[in-house]
Amino acid sequence: MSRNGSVLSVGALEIRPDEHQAVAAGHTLTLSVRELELLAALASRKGRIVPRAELYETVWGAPLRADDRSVDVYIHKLRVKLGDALPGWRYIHTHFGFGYRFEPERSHPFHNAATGP
Amino acid sequence: MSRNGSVLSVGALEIRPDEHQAVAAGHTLTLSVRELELLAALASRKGRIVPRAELYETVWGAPLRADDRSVDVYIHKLRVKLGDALPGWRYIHTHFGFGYRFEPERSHPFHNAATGP
DNA sequence: GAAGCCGTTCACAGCCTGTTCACGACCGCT
DNA sequence: AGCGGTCGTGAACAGGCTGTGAACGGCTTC
Repeated sequence: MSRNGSVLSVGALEIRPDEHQAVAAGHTLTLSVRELELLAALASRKGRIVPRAELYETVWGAPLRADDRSVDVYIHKLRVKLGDALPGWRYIHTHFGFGYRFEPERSHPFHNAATGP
Repeated sequence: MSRNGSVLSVGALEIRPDEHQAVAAGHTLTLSVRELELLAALASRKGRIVPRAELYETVWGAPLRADDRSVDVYIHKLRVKLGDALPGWRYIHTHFGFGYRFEPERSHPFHNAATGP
């Protein structure tokens, strides 16, 4: 596993799960436990399409129940906070019927952002 | 069978059916379930002329009905997305009266593309 | 014990998808 | 060129998935 000092770096994001901290463009995000764990789960799978079940089992430590929307709700919370901290970038992409993919991408072509992915 | 880690590589395309993911020139495509399955069915038969019936039975899991145009419709959707992701290349070729063939080919000689097949 | 934060669950709106039509363009043949 | 059959393509539709704001109860902190 990642004994790489436990630092996940994706785009302008730097996540240190062990220190319960996530930094976006030099600014520390205010995340709850679940939010940070979900963010770490996504970031550690950067670029892959991750099924909800895998995310749920990683973060919640139990199999995903049929109609549990927790993942979706926390994805939304992360989107709001990430979009707030890094305007002009989209990090979480929905793959209909499967799950989500974590990868920095410009949200608008005409948007100019100082920091690259 | 392709127990090669379930990765289909055709031209600048890399398709991982198990992960429901297709990457074109490093960029993950946004494909629906049917689109990805059809793409995988085509890619796994690279260079062969594949009858509609075979494609339909592989993707839809049922025999093709006489006037069903689903395959054509999804071929079109794939063409749009592939042409968008890999301009200057044609991947899906029509063989009138038979079916389709999947193979990278320059769409226009004068078109310049950075990535080769 | 009041207020605040968190995680979970609901409810409803809105988007995406797969399917089917419709119509025009195209193909191969006479 | 004329014809009948194939294909390409845009659009309409119903149903299933997702996005999102809010309500609820449990805990922790003043």
